[in-house]
Amino acid sequence: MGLTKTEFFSILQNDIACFAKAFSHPARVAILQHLFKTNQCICGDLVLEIGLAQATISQHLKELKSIGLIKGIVEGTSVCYCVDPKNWIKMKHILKDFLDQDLNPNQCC
Amino acid sequence: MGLTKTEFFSILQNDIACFAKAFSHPARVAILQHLFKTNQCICGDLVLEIGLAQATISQHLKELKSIGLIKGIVEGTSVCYCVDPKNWIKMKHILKDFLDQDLNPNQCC
DNA sequence: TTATTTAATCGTAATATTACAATAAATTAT
DNA sequence: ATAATTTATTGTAATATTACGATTAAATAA
Repeated sequence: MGLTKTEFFSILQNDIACFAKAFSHPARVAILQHLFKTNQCICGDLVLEIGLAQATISQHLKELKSIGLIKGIVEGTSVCYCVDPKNWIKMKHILKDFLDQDLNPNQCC
Repeated sequence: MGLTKTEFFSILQNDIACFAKAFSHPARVAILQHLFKTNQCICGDLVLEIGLAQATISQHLKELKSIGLIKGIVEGTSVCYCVDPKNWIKMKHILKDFLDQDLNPNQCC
């Protein structure tokens, strides 16, 4: 018990849930917003900007990276992160289709 | 430790995360998709459709309801659920603004 | 070489989530 | 009144998430 039964659902349903999970925490929302605003930044910038511990920010970055929404390259002693445009656009289309589902006017309540 | 530091973030950042969390599980995605397709349904329909236990579906419905994305009224022995159009549209606008952030062409990697 | 800087990883504690059996509650049907 | 139907709730186990201190790793600077 306690683990999601992924096999009960379609690939699309799992993809939608997976992308939504990526920004279901305000720290990851803040990281993505900051990356959009500044185009790129290093982990330390986000630690100062957000105020969580370095280990915590690093952990959130790892999650965003593993889903593919951001990428990073080593530059000297630091790592430069930015949004992965290709995957961001892919996510955008999948989530927009989900959000744009038609609302039937005759509701039960 | 272990609990999200909500106070570190703006209302908008928390709202975005909160809405994303609502459909960050494939069962809740499936419930919402089914509601859009059929306009309305009862808990038992979703149990048959999705295959999770009744208590589990009821729990997911409760979450969606508490966020405001669905509403339900008692009809006899069953409860009829449907999407709350007002809140769905509110969520749609907030999430679309987030998804539509401009991608700067010169990336670091 | 020896600091210094920066980020990742490890270990761990607290909390949250997911799932389900069992039961309760509420309504309808007999 | 009793049974049947349907959903919510309770209790609980398994797993996941969030957060951070401490440490490690890797590159640069002195």
